[in-house]
Amino acid sequence: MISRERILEAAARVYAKHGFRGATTRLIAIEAGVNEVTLFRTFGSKGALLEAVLGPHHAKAAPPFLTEDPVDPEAELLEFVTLSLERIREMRPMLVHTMGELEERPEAAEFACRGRRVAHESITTYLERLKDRGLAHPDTDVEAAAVMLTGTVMSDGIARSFVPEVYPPLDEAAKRYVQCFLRLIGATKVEVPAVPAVPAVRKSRSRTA
Amino acid sequence: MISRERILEAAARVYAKHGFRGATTRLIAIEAGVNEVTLFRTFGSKGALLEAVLGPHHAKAAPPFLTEDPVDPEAELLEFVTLSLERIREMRPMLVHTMGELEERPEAAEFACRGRRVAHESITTYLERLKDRGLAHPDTDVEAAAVMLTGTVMSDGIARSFVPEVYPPLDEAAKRYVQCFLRLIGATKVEVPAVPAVPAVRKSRSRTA
DNA sequence: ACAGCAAGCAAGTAGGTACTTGCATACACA
DNA sequence: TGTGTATGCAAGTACCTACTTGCTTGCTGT
Repeated sequence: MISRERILEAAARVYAKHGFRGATTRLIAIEAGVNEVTLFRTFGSKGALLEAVLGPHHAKAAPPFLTEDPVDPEAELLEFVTLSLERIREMRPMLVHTMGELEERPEAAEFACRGRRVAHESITTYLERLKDRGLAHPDTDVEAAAVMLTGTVMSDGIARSFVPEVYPPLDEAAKRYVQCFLRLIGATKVEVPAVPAVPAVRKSRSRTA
Repeated sequence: MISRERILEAAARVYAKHGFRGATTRLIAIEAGVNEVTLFRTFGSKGALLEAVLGPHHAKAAPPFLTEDPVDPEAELLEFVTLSLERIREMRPMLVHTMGELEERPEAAEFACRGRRVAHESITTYLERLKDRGLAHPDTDVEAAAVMLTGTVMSDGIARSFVPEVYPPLDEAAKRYVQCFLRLIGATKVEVPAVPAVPAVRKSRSRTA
């Protein structure tokens, strides 16, 4: 049963490259360095194999944790966005194919959509908490704001590889999205321009820290 | 040459549903109510046919016009976002399949990416103008802001059909995204609370008008 | 030393795929 | 009336697809 693992990994690679239809058992077998028959003996059918491939990704699909006890929105959101970007980027090829083939293989919907749902829910409750604690502007449109953040992250993670020139450099992206988002929910600390010199310092700190 | 049109339309439908690999010449011929041979006689090959299908969409792919002479950001952005959402929603099935198959059919990259590039460019220059005219906060991160808007629109247009419950109702979405975006670029007019009664009215107008 | 089991190999089945060929039909225009 | 032109139909080619069968090899634990 050494082959099982190798087949699974190979199948994941091939599926990511070619999608369900394009991931032929022959290709997978070659990629795994294994006889095609072994593949059928181990998993029964191509469908079962690819289910076994997508299954474990359900767990990974869950987005990173967002505390329900927010104290430092900037830091917390930055971590959340950074990790989310990484995970989506990892899953991109599979995600894109699965989305395309969703109509024909609805059983993959769970894999394709769960992460999105969970991310939205956790960021929504997070924003509500921020509002409760006065860390976000009281009439922030939480739902729309949440969609704008997750949408941006999704768009970056998926489309950056196709049109890299429209996105901020990879190492700055998360920070800059978060800065924009903080403004959007009214959480920037720029609003106390008492002394003329001070705000500039505050501002630059809030954009880089 | 009546068939030509029917084949093209049928091919577009079948391709949108099944992608390149799944769009068999047989399916297309049946969908067009035409003999399969006619398809080859008219277009030569399956690849040529699908190129002829994606070609005309290049034009459509160009996002709606955004004035270079901004006067009313809220109205202008609302129109832009509304139209962009509509167009992406129309093109979603084709877009999703094309993105998935980009590695295998790089010739479709133009179709898949052009709209995104153009949208980003026009919204970027638009934002710069806003800043020039003092209609947006002077240290707005134009690039990141642009990505957040186009990313949100892209995400909505594509993923709403898969996970509708995370998005605002279709008829409110554009307006709410724009409101959020106006805050993000510091373009809301809520900042002049001179008389206690007035701001409430202003605020509600700026969120609904 | 032997049983059991994972795996390879060669071959085959039944169906699908893009694409071709040859011939028949029907309408259009001169 | 004839001639081109678009289309349909039946059949065929060469290849790919998922999946099966029967037999062989080699390693493992008892």
